[in-house]
Amino acid sequence: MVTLYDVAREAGVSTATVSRVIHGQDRVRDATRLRVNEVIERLGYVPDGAAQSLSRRRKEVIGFVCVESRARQYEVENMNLLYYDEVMRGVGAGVSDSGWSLLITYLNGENGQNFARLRNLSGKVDGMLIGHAVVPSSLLARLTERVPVVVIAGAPGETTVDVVTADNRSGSAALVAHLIEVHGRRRFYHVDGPAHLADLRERRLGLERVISAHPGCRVIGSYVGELSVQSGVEAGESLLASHGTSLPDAVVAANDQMAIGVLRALSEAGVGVPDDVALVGFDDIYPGCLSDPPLTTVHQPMRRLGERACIRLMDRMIRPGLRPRAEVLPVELVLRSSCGCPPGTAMRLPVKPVRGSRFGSTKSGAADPGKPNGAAGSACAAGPRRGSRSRPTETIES
Amino acid sequence: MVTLYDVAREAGVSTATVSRVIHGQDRVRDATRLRVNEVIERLGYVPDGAAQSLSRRRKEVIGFVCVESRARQYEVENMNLLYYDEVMRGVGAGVSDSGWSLLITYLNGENGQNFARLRNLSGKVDGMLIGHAVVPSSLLARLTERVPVVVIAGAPGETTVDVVTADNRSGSAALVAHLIEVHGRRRFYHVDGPAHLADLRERRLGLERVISAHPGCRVIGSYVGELSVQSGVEAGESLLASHGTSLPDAVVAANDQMAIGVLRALSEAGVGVPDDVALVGFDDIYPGCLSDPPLTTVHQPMRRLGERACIRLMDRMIRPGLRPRAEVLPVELVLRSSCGCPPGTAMRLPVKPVRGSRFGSTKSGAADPGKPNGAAGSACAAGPRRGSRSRPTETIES
DNA sequence: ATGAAAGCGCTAACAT
DNA sequence: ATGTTAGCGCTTTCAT
Repeated sequence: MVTLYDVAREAGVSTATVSRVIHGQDRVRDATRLRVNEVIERLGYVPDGAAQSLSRRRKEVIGFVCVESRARQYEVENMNLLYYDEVMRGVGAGVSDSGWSLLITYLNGENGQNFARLRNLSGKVDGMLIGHAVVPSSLLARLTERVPVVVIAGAPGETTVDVVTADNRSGSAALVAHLIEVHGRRRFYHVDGPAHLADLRERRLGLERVISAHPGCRVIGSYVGELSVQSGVEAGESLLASHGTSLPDAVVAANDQMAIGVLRALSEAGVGVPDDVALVGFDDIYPGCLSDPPLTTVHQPMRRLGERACIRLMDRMIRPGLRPRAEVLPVELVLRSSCGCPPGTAMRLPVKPVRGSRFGSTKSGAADPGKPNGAAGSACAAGPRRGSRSRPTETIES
Repeated sequence: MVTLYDVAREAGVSTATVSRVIHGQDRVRDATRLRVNEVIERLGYVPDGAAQSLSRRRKEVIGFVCVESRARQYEVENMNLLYYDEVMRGVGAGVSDSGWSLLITYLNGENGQNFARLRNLSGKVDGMLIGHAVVPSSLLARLTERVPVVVIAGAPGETTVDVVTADNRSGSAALVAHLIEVHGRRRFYHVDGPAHLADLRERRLGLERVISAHPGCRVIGSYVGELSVQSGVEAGESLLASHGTSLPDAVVAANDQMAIGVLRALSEAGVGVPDDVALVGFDDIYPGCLSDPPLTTVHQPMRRLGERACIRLMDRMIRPGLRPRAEVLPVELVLRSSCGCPPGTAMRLPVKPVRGSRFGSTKSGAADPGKPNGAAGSACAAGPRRGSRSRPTETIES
């Protein structure tokens, strides 16, 4: 292996000088610089990362922890795992802009060795990015003692750790407001997921707030599923069983998989979507744009989530003193036709944050929670009304 | 930061002893071990990765190089980028089994700094995994001088570097044999891609071999596209223009995107698939299973590709003497209905390697290239004939 | 503008 | 069974 010493000797200078040349520092005579560079090139010298890290007391590596999935590729159920890949791309972009590296660790769900692995990881990185719920918060706390940690897609209320997440609450609110204000829906059925999940809690809150702000609107029933297509089917069946005689006019599902399941159950029973019942999901998984009717849903900026998380982590590494903040990124309303918009509709509308959906964030656009997204609400039916400034929309599917 | 010295001092032993305890080595009295472990726990000591790497002269990190994609998520055109994520999962699994880590680098296509970045990366890892065509082979060669490199999905003929790739040739052969033997197709139209891509070369070869082994079958025309849906549409239009009066009875596309494009063009023109013209793709991207008719294609074992590449790399790092080999992994024929199989067909059949498709691999099943996949060929129509041992098939889409 | 030298935290001979 | 110590390859003061 060619070392700095080899280069120094060969070029007839000291290691300090070689180091200076490598890092493009000043105080090196041009002639010297040239000579050193020539030797570096000739010898094919590449600095040893470990030695650099040790000497600088900084590894310039950040760790990214994901959940391992042995699931079959493209299983609808696991579509949202794909989001991790997207988040990772964002992180990758953020990281490499600064010349740092990204160290990946896949954790397998149940494993008791996970903490040992994370602990160990903490000795190899300067900071870590962890997906929400990937690591129990008890372990999180212990990790935080060692290295800065930023949680991605966690609960915005978290106080002990930095969080970068999407505005689930406003997304959900926008969806419901759209159903009410544009499509005149009043009687809602809520297909919810496990109670403890932070993002679902936000979505639930968004739904409830908008409903209660609209007199005459109400939730006539709900079902707690497990986020799978199958459990969506069951939700649909349960809905038909208990409300078959007086159907709701809209179903709001906690995620796209369940919405797809509901759609199946309703179609099976001959209930028309959106004519009899409007239906919306959440997440914007790929199959949603291919269902019949295509699914109206909310899209989270996964890539930006990764980028921001990365920037936040860097920031924290520079200033460890900062107290933990949550950063809530805006989502997009994805209008297709399951909500009642005309067939062929395909637009994305930025969702403005409703009050209370952002924590610690500065310029929150704080709209009235009752009418969370006037622009988005109106855009579909017949173009923007009242000259509202809905931004130009774009088509999604290619 | 808590160091080994802190632990040693606190426990009243030498650093060597602490190191022994950490690595679970023998020759430590139980009492000592206990005491040291207690101190480690109490102080929250975690070994510094950089120092370990430097001292051991081994980083226990392998680098994975992918292409950066700024493309919109879920753009059909970029669906195969998703495969990288899948390969990466495989690599992740392989790597963590051995306690090593995975360092990711995203490269952006055109960038001239890429070599500098890779070179630099080589100072941080013990070996690298690179996707085929991600790095020009001139650079590859220079990289190989520094660290062991394994190329994923490259050309099996490569001589200077290890390659782990999928059996494109046999996959293509199986596809064509299926069209001929099961569906009686004779007149083929070939929608090819750029000539220089190694995997496409293999696919072309598979096609040609099977055709020429079947008297009466021939390629009546071809089109060289660029692997995009759009270029598939153009291929379809070109096909209609030049062969509109006497259509081929099968179209073989170099990838799924182009097959989807062809499907669009043909549908547009009122040509029925598969009744008028059978159509097959390659890659098994997700939208293929949702097209109408669903697309018959070939699936590559991306995850295993990653796992094997990883194992191969480890192997090479242990024994640098080995001369480069190619490892060709078997693919699966994915039968849906665009080939002429009945609507609702959804099965995957292992593809046995045809002669010449494997290089340096040991037990190649070397079937007659003329009838590359008897079992697969017959399975669709009415189940296996002649008691052939086609393995049990499974349904794909959930 | 350049050099000398003291670490960075750990491992692994080698010694006891 | 345990301790001593010489590196690993680089960065970075502090001299010159």
